[in-house]
Amino acid sequence: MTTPLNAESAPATSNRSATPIILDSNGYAGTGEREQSPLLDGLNPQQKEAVKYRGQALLIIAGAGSGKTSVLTRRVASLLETRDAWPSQILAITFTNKAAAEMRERVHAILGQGSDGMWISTFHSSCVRILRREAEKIGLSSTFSIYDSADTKVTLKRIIKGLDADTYGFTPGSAGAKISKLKNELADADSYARNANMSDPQEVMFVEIFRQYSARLRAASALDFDDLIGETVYLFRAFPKVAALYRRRFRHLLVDEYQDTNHAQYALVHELTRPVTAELAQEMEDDGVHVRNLRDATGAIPGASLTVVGDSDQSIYAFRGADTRNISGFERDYPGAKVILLEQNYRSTQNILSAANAVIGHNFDRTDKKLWSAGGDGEKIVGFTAYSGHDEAQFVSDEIQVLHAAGMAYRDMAVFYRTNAQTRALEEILVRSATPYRVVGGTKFYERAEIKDALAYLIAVANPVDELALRRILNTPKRGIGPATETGLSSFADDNELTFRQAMRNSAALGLGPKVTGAILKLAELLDAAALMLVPTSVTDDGVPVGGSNDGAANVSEVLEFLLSGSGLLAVLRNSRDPQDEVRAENIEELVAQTKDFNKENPDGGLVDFLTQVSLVAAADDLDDASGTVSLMTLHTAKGLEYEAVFLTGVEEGLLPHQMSANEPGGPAEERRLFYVGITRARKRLYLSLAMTRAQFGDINVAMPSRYLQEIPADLIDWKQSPGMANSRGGTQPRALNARRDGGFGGFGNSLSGSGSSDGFGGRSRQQTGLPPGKPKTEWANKITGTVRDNGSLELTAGDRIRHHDFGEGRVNQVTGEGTKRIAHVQFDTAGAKKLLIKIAPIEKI
DNA sequence: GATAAATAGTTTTTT
DNA sequence: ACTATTTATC
Repeated sequence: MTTPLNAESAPATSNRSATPIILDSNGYAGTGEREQSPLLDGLNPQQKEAVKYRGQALLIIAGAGSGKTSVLTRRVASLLETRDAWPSQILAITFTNKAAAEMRERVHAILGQGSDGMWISTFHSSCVRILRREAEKIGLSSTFSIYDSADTKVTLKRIIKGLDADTYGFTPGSAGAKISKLKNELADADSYARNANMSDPQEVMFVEIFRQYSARLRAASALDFDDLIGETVYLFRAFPKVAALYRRRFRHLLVDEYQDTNHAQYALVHELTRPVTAELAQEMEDDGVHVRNLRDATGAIPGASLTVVGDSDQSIYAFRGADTRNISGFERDYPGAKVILLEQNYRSTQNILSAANAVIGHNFDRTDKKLWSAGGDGEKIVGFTAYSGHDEAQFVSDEIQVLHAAGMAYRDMAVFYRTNAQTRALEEILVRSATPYRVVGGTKFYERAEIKDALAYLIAVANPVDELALRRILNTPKRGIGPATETGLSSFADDNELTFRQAMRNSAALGLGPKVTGAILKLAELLDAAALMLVPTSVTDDGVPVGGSNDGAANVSEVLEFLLSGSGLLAVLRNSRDPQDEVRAENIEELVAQTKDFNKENPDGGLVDFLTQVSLVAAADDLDDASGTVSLMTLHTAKGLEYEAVFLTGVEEGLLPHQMSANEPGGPAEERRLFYVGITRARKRLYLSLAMTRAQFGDINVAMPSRYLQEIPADLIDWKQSPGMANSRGGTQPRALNARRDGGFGGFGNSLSGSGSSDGFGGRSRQQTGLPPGKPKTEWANKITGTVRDNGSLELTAGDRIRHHDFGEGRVNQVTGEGTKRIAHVQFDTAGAKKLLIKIAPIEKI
């Protein structure tokens, strides 16, 4: 979000009168001019059609790498160029703010001036923008707070505690997930209660939690992420006249990543593209809203034209309520819709695409789509089976160095993984090898406690009724206000129908000690003083700020600095002896710097705009293309991005597909799509790696190769270290069916526990690192014996002597662990003390 | 009310 | 393994 929310006039008052949207009977308004437009240069016939088509509804099925962003951008530019739309009549919805910024930039680059007034933003940003304008209509303050999942969790925790609902098995997480799911279906506590089985005490309890949660948010004038969509839909349904203003304004709606829309988003799109009835249009005209040239023969305003772009094979957000039926049912929802299929891929080599096609082909119930490339086969996919997560990280790090030495920039490489927890091992190794990297997403800046503290001060100023923010800062920094005082204030507020903030001002009535009372009053005064700084000096008689900006009012950074010095938050961290507080102080200073940047970029932006921007940043938003670092991210974050070289790590059962997806209906299929998304991010080089063992919850688990690896034709993968024939339980099932069997590929053990590394389980042999990619396979084949390494039920006890393939002879001091995780603590005669996983270590009893 | 020690829960993905 | 939260003690 780079444009301030309040930077433009409301649609109702827009004075654009000429409204060049009208189509001829074919949906084309004179194609001659468009045919020659440079906008179509370099596009294939399908892409051209997607840019040129004019009609009510257009579905673009865009396979991965099929130039979808370019088509969407050019389509927007084309709408403007052919005068089918004014900029202000276009609403383009993207998945991330970064994608929105990119699109805005590209449209601007094509057209120069004239793209102002377009709304290009995410679902959530657009909804916030609408809701801030119309807040009073649905009983909200226009400065409403936006609760993130952590805020939701804290709120639910208090509710569950108050209800003793944990005895029914409710946790903030479980209740929150259920509430979110319901809100995505546009349900509320009441509508849920009507259909719930109220003879089930657990259901009764859940309804009560849901009710209280909704009530608390309302009292705090706060909305959670799901509310942003749901409340906008509610606004449009409950206030047809409000809806009509937006339907009148947005004549062209474009939605990217349509396969990942949930029901609430689907409903929102539907509300925005409905026609305005003749009666309502007449009413608008009578009210002085300019609608005449939009009205058709019956006097109604036809629904806006809708373009959606998506690919059901890349739907990976079902857990968040995404429903691919939105895309598969598009032609039913919008009769007469045009469907365009983009199958030519401009991103990846044919080898990568063939692998992707093979994998996704295993999903049934999909319309077959085959990506193809004119760019040649390219290099083979590289496979690698590591001994441990660390070993895998070492492989990734080594290969990154090889690629870099061969001339590839760090910024063109990315490492993907299924879970954020996998970053730890990768980071450790990358730091050690001095590889510049950056973790995209993960623990985000704005989620750090000290940043949330500082932001809570700002929120408390912007939205004084937000109890959550106030309670967060009540004793931060420490001012001697403990939990007893906090709950005392809270119930004092409830009993006297005051807001928490009012209770603070009246805290003298609580009969607390003079010290505590003084501290509370001082904080309340500080917040009041900060609020005064924001009151604009130049206002009209009826209190409306002149010029739509806070002329004369303090800007965000001034308010923040005032609050920081007034509260002592920064000073306390600076003077602390805890070394971590130094980092925290730096983070807060970084936040101050960000507010200054914000002031510069958004001269008209106010405190609320800043807080909104902060609330809605997505993981991929902080990706800096010019950073010159390797990017690390989850497969989910990777969607929509592309890199020269991609390392897809942790391709193991239990991780990809993830354990937790096994019970979910459609889980394995969604995990397969996730794998597919990861594969199709790669332009030239793709590395698939897995680890035989992986540390989790502090102990080591044996992992099997992912079932999805078997779905890739064997001749597409060049296994540098094959999963081979090693068995995990001494059986005869191959670990991966597509493993190369020629050339003597074999088990893990012998080849993997070469040099002994700091993890104590033996490290990977180094012989394959540092070699240029694409060396003949025989290099490895010769070094790996065909023996299968599996010690099965080898029994060892303290005192046994063993012989290790690399470390020589040693004595077992101790055996710990159970089953496949049994670990021998061995004192080697020459190699020192090692811990070995008995099952797979290259050892024998002597 | 603040510190230290013990314990529980965490890791699926995110706007 | 790590962190966050709760509990014991001063």
